[in-house]
Parts: sequence; structure tokens; C-alpha cells
Amino acid sequence: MALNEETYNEVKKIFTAYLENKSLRKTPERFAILEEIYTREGHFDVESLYISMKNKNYRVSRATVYNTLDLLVDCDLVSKHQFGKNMAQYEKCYGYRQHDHLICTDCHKVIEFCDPRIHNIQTMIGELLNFKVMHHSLNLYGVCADCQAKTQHEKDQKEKQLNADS
Amino acid sequence: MALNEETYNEVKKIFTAYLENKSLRKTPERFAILEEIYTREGHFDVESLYISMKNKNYRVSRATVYNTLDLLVDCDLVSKHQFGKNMAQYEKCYGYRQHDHLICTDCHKVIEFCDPRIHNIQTMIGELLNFKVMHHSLNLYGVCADCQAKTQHEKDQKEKQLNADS
DNA sequence: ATCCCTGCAAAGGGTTTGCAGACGC
DNA sequence: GCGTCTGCAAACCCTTTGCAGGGAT
Repeated sequence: MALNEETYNEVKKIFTAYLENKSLRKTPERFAILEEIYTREGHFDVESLYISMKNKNYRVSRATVYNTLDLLVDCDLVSKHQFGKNMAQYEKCYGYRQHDHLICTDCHKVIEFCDPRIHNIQTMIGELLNFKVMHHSLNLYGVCADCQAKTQHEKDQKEKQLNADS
Repeated sequence: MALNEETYNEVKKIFTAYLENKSLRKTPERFAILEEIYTREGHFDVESLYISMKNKNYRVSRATVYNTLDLLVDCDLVSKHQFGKNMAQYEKCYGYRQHDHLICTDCHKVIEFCDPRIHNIQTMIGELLNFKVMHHSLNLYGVCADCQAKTQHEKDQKEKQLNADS
């Protein structure tokens, strides 16, 4: 929820260097978006980021949010995901361990996990097939413990009903 | 390109059983779409499938294609992928080894690969985090050998030009 | 002063939905 | 005959684009 000043200073430095290197302008909007992202926890979509900034009376447009997100993804300060829906999800990623996602197909909850073996697979397959692999995305889809319990509960209720009817 | 009759008969049987089990109607459109999918090779998107059927003078609507694809994905005869673009890609999957994808970020070529370790990870993480994991999607993003060569070639050309200018 | 970047709104493209008619059951 | 499925087209939603004004360099 609260912005970690130290982290923000580091990512700001990285973003500044990236912009200078690419001869892009260091506009206040770009840094405001970066700050808002590093103030947030977890995953977010473009609309919720836009709404958050609007709610803080910051005058931005969706176009600028999209533009800036592209830049941030390009300089590895933000990662972009497609969890099945037609809506990109983003998350800050500076200083975070590389991780993957477990997605509940019932309630759409997203849980993160790490497994070092994936990196080995990435490296090995890249060498094998002559690809210069830059990054990967592993999503596991299933039903979380809560939804499993909920489904079981509904099933039990139905059986109870059937028994009562007969 | 040509339809494998034996395979088609098997998937047709599976689809029929699925429809009966769910009390859904066995319409000719649904089987025509299944047949068209099992006649195709590799990945496809909804539009190209729709166009193919139109070209064969088969009267279908996009709505029915979408509806049927959902059913086929649900009964595991077709798998759906999101390779980054905002357009779903599908592929037949009956009788195919589970596999994952290597995607070239330059030319958008998609290559398949298999690695048994992924299945182990899927099982282990599911048990660890109490998810009933049903399936997964692993995409490796990188630059293929061709595009690496092309980029290198362009770089060489530019250097030659610079040397010629000076 | 230049011209890239911004905000705004309209366009774009894939997917979903509503409705009247068709047809599987 | 009932109720679902279909075709068609409009609606929807996320994202991209065009344009005129503004601000970074």
C-alpha cells in the first residue's frame, strides 16, 4: 500500500537512465505512473491503474498509461501477463524473484510460486532449438482449496435435498 | 491437410458422448466445426477457421464457432492459447503429446517442445498449494535462429555503410 | 523554437449478446 | 411442440490511433 522510498528511488534511476538512453522525454506523467505502480500491491489492469490515478486527481489519459506501461515493460520494471481473459494484467517486478502463477479457474484468484527447475528448462530448450530465450510465462490452471470445498459443499446440499425428497 | 478418418471417428465419439452427457444437442454445425478443426494442421484463430468454412460454402456463423470451440475446449478435444496478442489461438489436441510453446517475439513463429519435468512441477506445486491443477501453459519467449541471423545481418550492413561514409 | 508527448475522443478488432427463426429431441 | 441452437448484426470491451495543443529539451 505504502510506497517504499528506497525501492522507488532505485527504479526511478533505472527508468531515467532508460529514457535518456533511448532519447525519450522525462515527463512528469511517466514518473507519476511509475510511482503509482510501485505503490500498488499485486496484479492490476490498465483500467484500475487509470482509475486510481484519476481518484487521486492526477490528470492522465488512458493513452499515456498504455504508452508508459509499454516503456516500463521494455525496461523490465514491470511485467505483463495474459491470464486467459482478454485483458492484460501487470505487476511491478524490480527486486522480485522470478515467479510463476497458479490461477483458480473458478474464482480467478492468482497465487505466485517459484520453481528453479523452470529456469533450467528455459535455458536447455533455448539451446536445443537455437532460440535466444528472453523470458517465459508458466501458468498452472486449477481449482483452489476454497473453491474445491465450496463445490463439495454444494454437492452435499444437493444430496441432502434428494434424500429429503424421496 | 487431409482428415485422418480413424482419429476423426474417435473424437466424434468422444464429442457425442460429451454432448449426451450434458444434454446438449448434436447439431450438424457442431460436428462440421469439429471435422474442420481435425482437418487443419497447427494453430489457428477463430477468424481463419470461420473463413475456411465459409470458403467451403458451409453456412456457419461466428457465434456458433465461438460456442462450439468452448464446448470442444471443455471436453479436451481442443486447447486454447493466448500467445501475447489479444487473439486466442486454438489447436486440436486429441492423441497429441502434451507440449509447450516457444514463441519468436520478432516473427511470431511458434515452435512446440516437450519436457516431462513440467508435469512434475505441475503436480508438485498443486499438492504444495492445495490446488487441483487441471492443466498448464508454458510459453518461452525469445528470438529464433532466423531472426537472430537477420538482426546480425542488418547490423553488419549498417556498419559497412558507416565505414563507407567516413 | 522544435517536435515529442499528452489528453481526448473516435476508430479498431476480437468476442459476446439479443433476437427471431430453425430444428434436434 | 418445446426449448435449445443457429445466423445475423449490433453491442461490448480493451486497446490503438489521429489530431491539436502543450511542455521537455
